Amino acid sequence: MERVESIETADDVQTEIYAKFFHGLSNPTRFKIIKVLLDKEMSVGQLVEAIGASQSQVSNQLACLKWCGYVASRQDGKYVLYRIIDERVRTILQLAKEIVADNAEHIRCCTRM
Amino acid sequence: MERVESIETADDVQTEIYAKFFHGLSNPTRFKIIKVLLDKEMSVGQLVEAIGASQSQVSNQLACLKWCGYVASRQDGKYVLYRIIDERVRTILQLAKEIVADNAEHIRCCTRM
DNA sequence: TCAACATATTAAAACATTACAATATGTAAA
DNA sequence: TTTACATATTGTAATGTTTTAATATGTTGA
Repeated sequence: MERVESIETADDVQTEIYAKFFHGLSNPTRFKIIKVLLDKEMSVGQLVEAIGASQSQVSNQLACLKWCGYVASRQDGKYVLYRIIDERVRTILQLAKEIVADNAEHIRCCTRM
Repeated sequence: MERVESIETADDVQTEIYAKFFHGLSNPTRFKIIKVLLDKEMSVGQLVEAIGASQSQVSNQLACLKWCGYVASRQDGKYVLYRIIDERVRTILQLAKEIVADNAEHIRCCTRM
């Protein structure tokens, strides 16, 4: 009949999932990848070109985005093409754009995170 | 007529702002604060209670959220009450909920970030 | 098969964030 | 003003993330 101190509630688990979901959008490289992929399916090489990050960086972040359900990939000859799985991400970005528009300078200057 | 290698483009600046914006939602404590504040204005003490994090933890994250334009505060007697500035955050959370619903398990297991 | 190219993986260093504990500041009531 | 309570700030240790460079794997066409 023991009880451990730190049992995670279902709510905590939910919260962690959401936090992780947003974490996907909280890194400049990942954000750029998502934004670019919203326009069209692209190979890793094209992404490297478009984003200006190193191949391993892009590849690593893609793995992360894929694992977290943002993107999917398919082999196409010697290329691997990535695409956004869920179009609703576009809506989130659009909303963020609107909100940020009123607070851009404030957010940019934030040094606490 | 020199040119520095790493001049930040306007686009990069934009990207960083968005990344930072989402960073606000990418931490469990901050996420909980925002979620709870969407229901009603609350004092720091009430938030500590509601969220189950330490006072300094909550206070610090509130400072971050305030600085980044998510919340505003007002003094009310010996309490400081915090509230969400922009209701549109609610919509973002709702959308995230829908998207995550299809990928929850996947996201939860993500170990790459 | 081998060579050439595309992508993925990995380990380690560099860097950023968070948690914690202690302390400071602010506010109100006595 | 002093006391008690509420909130903010700060330094530091603990953690987590990102970058980099090196290497591995996979694919195609010669």
